[in-house]
Amino acid sequence: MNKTKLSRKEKDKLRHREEILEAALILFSSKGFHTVSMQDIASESEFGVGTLYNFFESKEQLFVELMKAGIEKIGQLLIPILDSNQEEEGKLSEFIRVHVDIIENNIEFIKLYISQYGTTTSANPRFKDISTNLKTTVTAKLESTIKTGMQKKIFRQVHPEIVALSLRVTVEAFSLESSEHFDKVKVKEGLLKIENFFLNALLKKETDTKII
Amino acid sequence: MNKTKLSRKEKDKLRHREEILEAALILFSSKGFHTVSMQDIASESEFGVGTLYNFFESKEQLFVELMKAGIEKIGQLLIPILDSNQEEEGKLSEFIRVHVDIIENNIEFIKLYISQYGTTTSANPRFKDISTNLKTTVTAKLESTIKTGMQKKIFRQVHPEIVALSLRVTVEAFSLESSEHFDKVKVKEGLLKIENFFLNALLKKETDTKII
DNA sequence: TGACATGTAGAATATATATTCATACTATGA
DNA sequence: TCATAGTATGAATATATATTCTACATGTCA
Repeated sequence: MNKTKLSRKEKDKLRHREEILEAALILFSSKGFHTVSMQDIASESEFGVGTLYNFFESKEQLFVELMKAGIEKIGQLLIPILDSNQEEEGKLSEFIRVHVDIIENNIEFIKLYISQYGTTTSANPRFKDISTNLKTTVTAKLESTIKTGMQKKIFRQVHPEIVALSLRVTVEAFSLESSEHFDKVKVKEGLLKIENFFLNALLKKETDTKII
Repeated sequence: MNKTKLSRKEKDKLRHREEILEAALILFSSKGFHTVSMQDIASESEFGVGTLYNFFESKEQLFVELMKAGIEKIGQLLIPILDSNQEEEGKLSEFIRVHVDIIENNIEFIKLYISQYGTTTSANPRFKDISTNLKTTVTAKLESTIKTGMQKKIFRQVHPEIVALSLRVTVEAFSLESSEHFDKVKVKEGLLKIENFFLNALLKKETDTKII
């Protein structure tokens, strides 16, 4: 339907929308949903308040868009890895390592995503679904990866649901921590250590992924 | 100075204070700081709004008291374990197991503590200190426990800071999950699985803490 | 009993801020 | 050059709610 068929006006409008979202992301991630006013977002994005309402029907809607976009982006990196065909060890390894890029490219969003979890979910059930969904999906896929690895006798006998939960939240916590003072080298190191710990815990043989 | 030297009035006042805190805890933990009004808390606790201000100088102050009290309570259970003299394996084991009681006795608070982390910290730096403090302390003590265990050759060579982080956030995530639909038996089981996973990952010999 | 202290109440106040809307701007094409 | 459509604007509106303050209730003690 639309192959590069965008008039300048249309492109402008789209860009403006992005600018507003970006400003909102920065503000929300550093000060939280309730502490940021539409006026703040308007100033930061250099539009009038009224203009914001030409793009988003409400403050809440704007926030939801932000969450959706970010989760979508991260999901598109994580899900394919866990759905891929490689062996289980490789999946987990790649799952962990890809977080370097995720963190690097989504610093602001990570702060928002993880830090706003509580507030928003409790304040408004609608948020909960969006937010919870990816976490649940990822945990489930991790769990089934681990199960398969166990069946193939690659992994030891563990409790897959626990290891899956643990792996997800560990990477999550590490990501949040890293997003506060991002340093690519340190993030890589840290993620390798996480990989090292979990794979050693899972694999039958001691696979010493070079302790740095 | 005061050994059971409390007049009825004083006891009443203290009880009223507790009642207000309890009402506030329930509301804050289910709806979040900004979504709960002083009017709500007044209604729930069956006092007038004005009365609340005789106990707490502001809504924020009330919230801080709540956090402080809860963190204090949990810290008093966790810290002594990590500071005790038993061997490292026992410390970690007890650290994990004690969470049955922690969860059981602090369901509402756990929701508040973990879920409100983001909002409150970003909205107000003052909250951050209170909230972050225990987490940091616990992680540090876990880390040093693991280090010691490594030096004593009880534990394998791991990256203590990673395992400490992972253990803390795993137990935390599990606690939050459990606080939503508390079932003592399941919580015990889950925590044993967590213990099992981490100790197997750490201990040189395979200590199979009876897989249930 | 009556006056005082202590605690309670909730209407009134002050303020913040999400949302609306009438107006103004700007590019386009006739 | 002018008319039009699509945008942008921000003052005005509506609403919510934290906080204050004066009046009220209740138990205490002289």
